[in-house]
Amino acid sequence: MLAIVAEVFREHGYEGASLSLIGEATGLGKGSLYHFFPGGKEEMARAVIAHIDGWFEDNVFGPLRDSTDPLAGVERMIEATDSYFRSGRRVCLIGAFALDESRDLFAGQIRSYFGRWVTHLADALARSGHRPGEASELAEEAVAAIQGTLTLARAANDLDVFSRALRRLRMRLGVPAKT
Amino acid sequence: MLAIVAEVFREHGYEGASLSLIGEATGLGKGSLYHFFPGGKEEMARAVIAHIDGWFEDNVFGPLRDSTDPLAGVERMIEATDSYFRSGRRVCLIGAFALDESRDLFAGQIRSYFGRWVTHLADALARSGHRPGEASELAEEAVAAIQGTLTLARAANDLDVFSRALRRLRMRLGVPAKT
DNA sequence: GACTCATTGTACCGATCGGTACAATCTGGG
DNA sequence: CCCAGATTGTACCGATCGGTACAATGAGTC
Repeated sequence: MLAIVAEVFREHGYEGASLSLIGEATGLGKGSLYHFFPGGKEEMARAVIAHIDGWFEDNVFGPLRDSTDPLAGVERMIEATDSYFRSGRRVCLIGAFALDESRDLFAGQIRSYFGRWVTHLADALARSGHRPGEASELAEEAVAAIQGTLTLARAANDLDVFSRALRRLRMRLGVPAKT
Repeated sequence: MLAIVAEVFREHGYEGASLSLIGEATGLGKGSLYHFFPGGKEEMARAVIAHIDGWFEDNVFGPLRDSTDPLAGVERMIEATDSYFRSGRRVCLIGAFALDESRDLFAGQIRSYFGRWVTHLADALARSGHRPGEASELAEEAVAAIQGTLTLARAANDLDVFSRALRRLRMRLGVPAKT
């Protein structure tokens, strides 16, 4: 349900995702939509962001934080990223929201999401032996690389762009290449 | 004029940039807007993309292509990028268009813009001594880094994110650090 | 001054926007 | 079976959307 709404926002952006599109995609009328989300479109978007945030908490930030082998956590992050973004076919909704005016509405959630991604990754890299400052920079570079690659992959309509980027990412972060 | 319209699209996205917003920003009524752009909003966006593309052709792709010292061309690209994106305060309109549904309308222009950026940078890097395959990968990585950093900088609302990324970029591409 | 043609403001169009109201319907607990 | 509360479809709201029509005005040109 939230996943379907997320897909509509992902495809059309916050402004472009009209209630009729959302209703059509979910099979729900406005009555139901406003029953579950009395706050309307903004509340839907907020719930969708929270849902995505939860997924990343479980599948990305968690492993980064909890893996005893920090590099194994990084590898799990990369695999989760690859599967979530469908090797570049999918776009990062939160990244897209960060770019346009909807940023102002969701600034807190957006900042928190990217902030935690970078700090958890930096922590893992520091535990894997990088100097703290270097770990921070590497983490920031890695998250930016993923976001930028999503843009590039969409622009070029080329799936290889994304897999190449993940390969470079493993190299830069010191994760053994996948066999 | 085109610059003002560009700013509206940049701030609000393609869907969010209404004709009334554009009219307000430019001081032009619908009469004038449709006089100059009979094709309406789509033609405006197309013209804006072409305008930006021209700016990059002159200030980024050109130096990359024509500088006798390829690394000097790369340095000019980095400086032009920093000034164009106002150190991360501004967002890449073409990158934003690549993410949402407006991508379909402008797919050709978007692909061409990013394609030329990557290939011209790859050429310069190859001329500066990198092996061709490595140069391609580096170029792709660099353009993605810039795009992703714009997202991250917007999300964090932190200017330092962008300057750090440019510093790393100089290092990765072998350009002497700015003094 | 008269003619031309580019430019502009304004009124208007049907469609759709996000949101509200509310009656009808479903559904499980007593 | 009945009732309360959750759920739903539908009609409707004012506002705004992108776009059109057109008359008024502007600025040269001869």
